[in-house]
Amino acid sequence: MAVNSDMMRGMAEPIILKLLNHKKMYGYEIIKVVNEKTGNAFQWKEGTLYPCLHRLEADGLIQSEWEIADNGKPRKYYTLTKKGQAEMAAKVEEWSHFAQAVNTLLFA
Amino acid sequence: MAVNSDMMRGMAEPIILKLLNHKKMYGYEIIKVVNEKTGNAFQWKEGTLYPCLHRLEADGLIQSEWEIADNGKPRKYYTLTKKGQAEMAAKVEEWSHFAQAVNTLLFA
DNA sequence: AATGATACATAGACAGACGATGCATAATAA
DNA sequence: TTATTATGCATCGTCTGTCTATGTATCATT
Repeated sequence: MAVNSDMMRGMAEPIILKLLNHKKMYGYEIIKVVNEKTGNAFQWKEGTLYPCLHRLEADGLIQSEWEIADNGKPRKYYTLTKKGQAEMAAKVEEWSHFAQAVNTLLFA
Repeated sequence: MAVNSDMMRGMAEPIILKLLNHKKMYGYEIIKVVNEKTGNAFQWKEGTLYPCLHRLEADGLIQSEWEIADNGKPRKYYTLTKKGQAEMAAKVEEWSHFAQAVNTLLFA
């Protein structure tokens, strides 16, 4: 049921931004949520997520702050910036166009 | 209106196989058809297509034969093999799962 | 004479996802 | 007791498909 990794290309970014637009999250949590919500069609690992998070923060689309969880473990929570919100909207729009184009070619 | 190239990753293959499943086509024709059908959301160039065609042929998913067109220009026509048909079906199925997963994350 | 369309091809650069690995702690299982 | 799993961060090197640029060649158009 796992999906080809090539198709993942360029999708981690909009997905992360969309999730963070809903609420602040920490990295490990994002991995779990993505994998769970897709019924493990996506199987993100750390090597997929963390470089992307750091890239997004470097670009000013998200920002982070450390918090200590109830279990005593430090977590790095990410929130969306204004710039990130705009980028998120643009990326979601782009996905719509892309998916429509692919569907036209594959099913029309 | 042009779509991010990153999202293209891994999609040239299923699209080409799907088109060739309908009828035999030559490279330059595929480029024109894809760009036109997507309203130029996709803007394939030679550097996108030919390496992919060669890869597919090397993998035994398509096969080629030269023909001389009415305008005198030689064209390399590609047709789908049995193996290619199976791969096409699998890839289209994979796209469906992938798109559904993304939609769940972006719109749910 | 110059440009664009047709039609093939490749070489090098780029960049994102992945696998593997690392550290550290706590809880659970054998 | 010991081993494994889960949590939570991180990075390094590999892989590979796409893009830009370039090349050849012919023909029609400007």
